[in-house]
Amino acid sequence: MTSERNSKALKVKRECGENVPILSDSELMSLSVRELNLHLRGLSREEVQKLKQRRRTLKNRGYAASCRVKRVSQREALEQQKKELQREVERLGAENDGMRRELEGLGARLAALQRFARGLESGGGSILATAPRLNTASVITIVKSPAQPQLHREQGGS
Amino acid sequence: MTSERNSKALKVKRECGENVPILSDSELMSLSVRELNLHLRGLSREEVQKLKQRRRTLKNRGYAASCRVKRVSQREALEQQKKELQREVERLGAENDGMRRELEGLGARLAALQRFARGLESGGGSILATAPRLNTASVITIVKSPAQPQLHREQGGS
DNA sequence: TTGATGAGTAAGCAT
DNA sequence: ATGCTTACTCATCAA
Repeated sequence: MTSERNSKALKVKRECGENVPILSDSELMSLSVRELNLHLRGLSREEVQKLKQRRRTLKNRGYAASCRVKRVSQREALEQQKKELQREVERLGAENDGMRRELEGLGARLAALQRFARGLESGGGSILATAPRLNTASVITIVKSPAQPQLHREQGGS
Repeated sequence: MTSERNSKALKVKRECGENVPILSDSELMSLSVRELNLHLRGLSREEVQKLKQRRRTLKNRGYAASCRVKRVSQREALEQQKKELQREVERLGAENDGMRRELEGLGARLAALQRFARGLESGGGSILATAPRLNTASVITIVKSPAQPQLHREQGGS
């Protein structure tokens, strides 16, 4: 039926019974129009039309192929980008967890400082009388904490 | 050429010159084999083969269509997932920046405490004599800082 | 005219 | 036999 002039990239080759095409598929496909015309000398109108149509078909075959290749590479590019984003999410998540832990640690340290501050406040004792209860490497410091108005005390004039 | 039995979804309809197909395309396509056989009674081998081939072709048409639909929806799914991951990256990045700023703030507070601690250490003065130099809402606290061995001082027994 | 793409067809693979 | 996928062809649109 449709297989009179097929060459489906499988069962190739022309019948070649009457007319010798002179031009192979790849030749016909890659020739410029000018070059093609040189090969068209002394051919009937019909022959010329047939040859031009074959040329168009061959080119279409190539267009279809590159269309498929493009489709595949676009899909692969998308998948690649997705993988990279997943890695990025993972990296940021880990960094996030690390910082969250750091914040917890610092928060605990500051909380301890504030407990001590409240102790000082109520007891009013010397710092050396209270500090020794902490076991090691204690740092006694002072911090500006404008976010804690409940701790206001007239201990600093300013 | 190829257009003897085409129906390319554009120029539809059968020639219907000699044989009435009895079965429409959609009928032929959706019938089960058993049901199909009932309609095949009293047809020549050739007629049967032609009918079966038409059935196969119609089904192939449907398969090709669903293949394309699937391809498109998979691409859209990928793009959707990519967008979600991009949003996630943005969210995590913002959260990250926020925490980084929090860490800087807490770090500054602790650094101030440590400067004060060093002042206490060298001056040895009462805390009330030193603290007033900070302007507002000051919190006097103590913190265990095992990571700062250079501040060791025998102020805490234990 | 050239290139790209949607849809239909047949071939081939897998179930 | 059925369903899916690929390669090819054609129609059609855009540049």
